[in-house]
Amino acid sequence: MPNEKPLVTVDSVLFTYADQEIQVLLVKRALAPEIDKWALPGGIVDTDADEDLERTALRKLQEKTGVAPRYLDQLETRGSQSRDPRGWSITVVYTALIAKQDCQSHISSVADAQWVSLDNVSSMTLAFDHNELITSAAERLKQRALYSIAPGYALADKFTLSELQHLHELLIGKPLQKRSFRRRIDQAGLLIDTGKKRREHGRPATLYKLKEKSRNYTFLRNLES
Amino acid sequence: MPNEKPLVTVDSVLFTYADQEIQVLLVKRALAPEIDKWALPGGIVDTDADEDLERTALRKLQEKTGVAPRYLDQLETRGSQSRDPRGWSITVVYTALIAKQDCQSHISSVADAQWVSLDNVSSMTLAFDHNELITSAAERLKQRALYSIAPGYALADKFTLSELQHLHELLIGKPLQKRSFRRRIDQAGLLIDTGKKRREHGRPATLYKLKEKSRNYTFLRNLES
DNA sequence: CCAATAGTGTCTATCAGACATTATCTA
DNA sequence: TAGATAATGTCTGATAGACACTATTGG
Repeated sequence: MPNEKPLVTVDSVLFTYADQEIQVLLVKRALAPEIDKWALPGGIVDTDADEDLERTALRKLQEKTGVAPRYLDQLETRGSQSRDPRGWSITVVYTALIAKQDCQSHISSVADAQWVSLDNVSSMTLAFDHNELITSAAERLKQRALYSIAPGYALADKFTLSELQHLHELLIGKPLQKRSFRRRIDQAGLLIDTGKKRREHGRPATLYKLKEKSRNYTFLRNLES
Repeated sequence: MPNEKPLVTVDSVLFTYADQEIQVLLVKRALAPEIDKWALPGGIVDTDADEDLERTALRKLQEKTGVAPRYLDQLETRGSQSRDPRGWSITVVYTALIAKQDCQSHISSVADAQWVSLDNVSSMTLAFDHNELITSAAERLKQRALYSIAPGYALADKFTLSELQHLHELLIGKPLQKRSFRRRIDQAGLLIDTGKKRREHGRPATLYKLKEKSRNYTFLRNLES
């Protein structure tokens, strides 16, 4: 006679970059267990509606943000007897990136979702093991910052190199050499010059777009961490 | 009313290195569906016996090999409506490494398990999506060969640098510079000189052991692929 | 001695780090 | 012009690639 099947959920750690901070989207749980606690956007796999796990992740993110994230990447899967009071449970965790303005109107219209600075998340008590999941996702994203420009998907469609560098600096936790940062991106040909400039203070900055190859490109050499 | 829960299995891609080849452990399925087809060692999560997913992987590997692998690392999770004829199913896939002699006596005593050369696996029709899972695991292991010495866990406890280099060459698919390969391992201090030598032909080769730090150490620079 | 394999010396090429310098905008 | 930010010039240092060389065994 077969065992009870474990409960399967999909959770996403959705990051963005705004106000010089890395932020994570949290939602307030409406149901028991852990009701009213803040948690990652996610939920139970719907075997009728969802074709595959990525669809579950996208569906749950769309419910909260109104749109699909620009970047979605499977992080890890945790499963154990103890992580959920209901019993044996599994969560498949995705890391997602989006530009804040691409979904802000939708999020600010609901009270049960908010962006929280990554620095402040550690002082909150989230549902289940979600604190750990965010730490794990942030570590993976930091690694990506050392050898790719995937973090750029957390920026607006058009962005400046200074913005991208600052985001990487936040992730890595130390300042980077402007020359090194730009050289490697130039040489790999990862960005498209949109021809437009952003004027704020000082010399106007060129606005770039990510090439599709930027999603998976990895440099042979890491920046120093 | 809740949906039907998906079926959750754990499968492991267990690699070893022997006869100048990379080999994968396959087992013959004893039950429907896909009965009598070769498949990855794995099975359904036992929510009574298994504490967590890694335990499931270890339990299933132990059934087939008699021992725990020296290296076990979660690869990815696949889940969809279509990958198993029984309906919505999920598999959590692990990559594992072991020295062939650490488990050969147990494997050769059973008829339903065999080592197959990685080169030949692509010409076999395995159960479910297991061909794809092996390809995915081999790709990840190749990446590891470019920036770590984790593949060394597929060798015996004591091994020579030439053996380790040849294994990396097989994974990467091209010859490596002996000097480059040794330099980076020396500088990172990843190996212990056991003081013993292997005498076969020519000059005796120093036998090394992996330091524990080798498991997770990553070089800042990749070898060229 | 030769064949075979292990292990080293050393030069070059590449690319990240450091940091000074120049460029282009607004007030 | 001064202040601010963007972008470049250029030197140094670390490390992988290339490849010749030396070392140590058995026969």
